[in-house]
Amino acid sequence: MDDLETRELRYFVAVAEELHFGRAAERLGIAQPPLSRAILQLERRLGVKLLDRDRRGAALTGAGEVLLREARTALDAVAAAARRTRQAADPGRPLVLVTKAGASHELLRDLLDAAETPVEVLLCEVGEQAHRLRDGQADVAVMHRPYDDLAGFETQDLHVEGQVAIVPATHPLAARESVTLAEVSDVPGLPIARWPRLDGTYPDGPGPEVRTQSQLAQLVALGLTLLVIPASSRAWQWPEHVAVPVVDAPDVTTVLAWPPGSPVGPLVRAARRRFLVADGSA
Amino acid sequence: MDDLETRELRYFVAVAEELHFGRAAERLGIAQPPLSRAILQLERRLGVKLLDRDRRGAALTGAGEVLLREARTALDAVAAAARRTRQAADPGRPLVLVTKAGASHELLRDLLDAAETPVEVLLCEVGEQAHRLRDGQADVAVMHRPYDDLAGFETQDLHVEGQVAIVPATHPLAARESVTLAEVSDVPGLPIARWPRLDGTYPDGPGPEVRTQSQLAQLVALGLTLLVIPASSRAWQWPEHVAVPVVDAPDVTTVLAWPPGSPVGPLVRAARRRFLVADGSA
DNA sequence: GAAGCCTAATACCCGCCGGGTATCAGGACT
DNA sequence: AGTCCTGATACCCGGCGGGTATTAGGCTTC
Repeated sequence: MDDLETRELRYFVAVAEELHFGRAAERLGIAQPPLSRAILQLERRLGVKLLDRDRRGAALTGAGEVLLREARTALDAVAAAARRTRQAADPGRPLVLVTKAGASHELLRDLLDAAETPVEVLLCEVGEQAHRLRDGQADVAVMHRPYDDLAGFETQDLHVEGQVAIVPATHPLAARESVTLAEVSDVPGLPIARWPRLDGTYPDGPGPEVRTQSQLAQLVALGLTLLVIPASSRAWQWPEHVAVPVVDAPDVTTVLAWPPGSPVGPLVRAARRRFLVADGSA
Repeated sequence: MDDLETRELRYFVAVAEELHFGRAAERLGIAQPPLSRAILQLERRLGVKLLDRDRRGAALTGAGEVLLREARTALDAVAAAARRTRQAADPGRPLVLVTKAGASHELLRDLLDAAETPVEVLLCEVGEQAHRLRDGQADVAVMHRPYDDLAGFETQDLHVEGQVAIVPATHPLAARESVTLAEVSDVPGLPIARWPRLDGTYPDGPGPEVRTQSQLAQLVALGLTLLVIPASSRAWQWPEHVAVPVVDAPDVTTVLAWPPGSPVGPLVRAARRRFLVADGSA
């Protein structure tokens, strides 16, 4: 069985994302007819119909959705192969650590201080870290269990903490010593914000849709949404808000995560020395 | 930066494995000059020297070793994309479960009985399961923590058990109620067998080298090696041998493992019903 | 040390295939 | 019916991947 070529996968991903051959071709920098031909050839080769062509464009079949997911990870793996190979030839290069905006500055500062190796910090949006690791743009990430997808990575726990709810100071809940998840999950007028899923769509619900930490910060400042976050995320605490511990929320573990083979040995050893021995010191 | 093509990766992997352009070309079914040209082009494109050419063939550089590892996983991902897409178009297809020869028959039998969906069982050698999962040849595997590499897979624990040492009935240790790891790790004349690493080389040590379960069975039967295995692996117990519990060996967890997105929902639910509620019933 | 070999690299040609433009086909709006 | 959108087809061309023949260099061998 002849293997697929990355070109075919790139073409298919473009069409599957645009759901429109013309736009996909434009994005790829080629003309529409060769793209149509390539996709048809891909379907013939797999023996599977990937797209339902329609007068108004195209729609993914079930098999097409599978291929879209698989092709993305495969293309990430190919891109990672190129990046990591180039980097392997450059031994003096600093480690690239990726983290999301809004993570604990203190912990990151401690980590960087403890590392003897040069570390370059790359900030990205929520949910992007795993992608940066998978395609080789970063060597290691600071992530949070159970929120982030850690599948496929080796990890080193750094810190465990409870979560607090951020509520307006004027709200009845603000006076409480602690609250439960059930109590904050359905507060009238203070719905929890909804984050996009991996495919870009939003789950149903009453809360506002947010894509970025800064959008969320805005909404919290306006008192339009309620937030359950790790206790150390003080970045969100304005004078108008109160943090109330959520007793039954799962603990959040801040972890260092890296793909197998990443040259993070020195950093991980430093992290172990710094955080394993005394993790209540921060 | 233009992406790599899978053809280039396949070519490089062949050369890196053979360390000889002529043999690699033969394996690939092409002539040697185009292969040389392709590798040179790959090196130019990456801007990295991958191989040290020598009068006697070729040797991998550091960057070459990185690319070999990365290319293998990338090619697995591409192959998986093709396989899983084809399978997605065939909804009636049975799940393919891969396990290593020598795993507990009872547990597997229970699992298959509990599953309502058709399941096809594929046996393979130790260390091969992860590969089969990664390149889409199988949907789900029965593996063992901490022995098997579970990175990148979702898992469902099935069973936890201690380990026993298998020793000749005539050996002094056979009379013991229990032993410790330290006691069995350095028994004169009864060294522990050595398994190959992922790259095919063997760690140093006094024990015999083994590649397959059957080779190991042979050695155990001859009384030439000592074995520490999960207590349920009765396949190894002949009359001439005695199983002695190893008190401080880490527990072995038999787990169901599958790559994200694998259509294993029904099987996993069946496994939960069967093993989570009463896991001491086997 | 010249001959012979074994390696990988180079030279050169050819045919295929991926890309281009022009055009067609068909359904949904005018 | 005409128009406009979609994707598919027809056809041509150039580049590149593949082939054979040969070169270049180093080790063995006598």
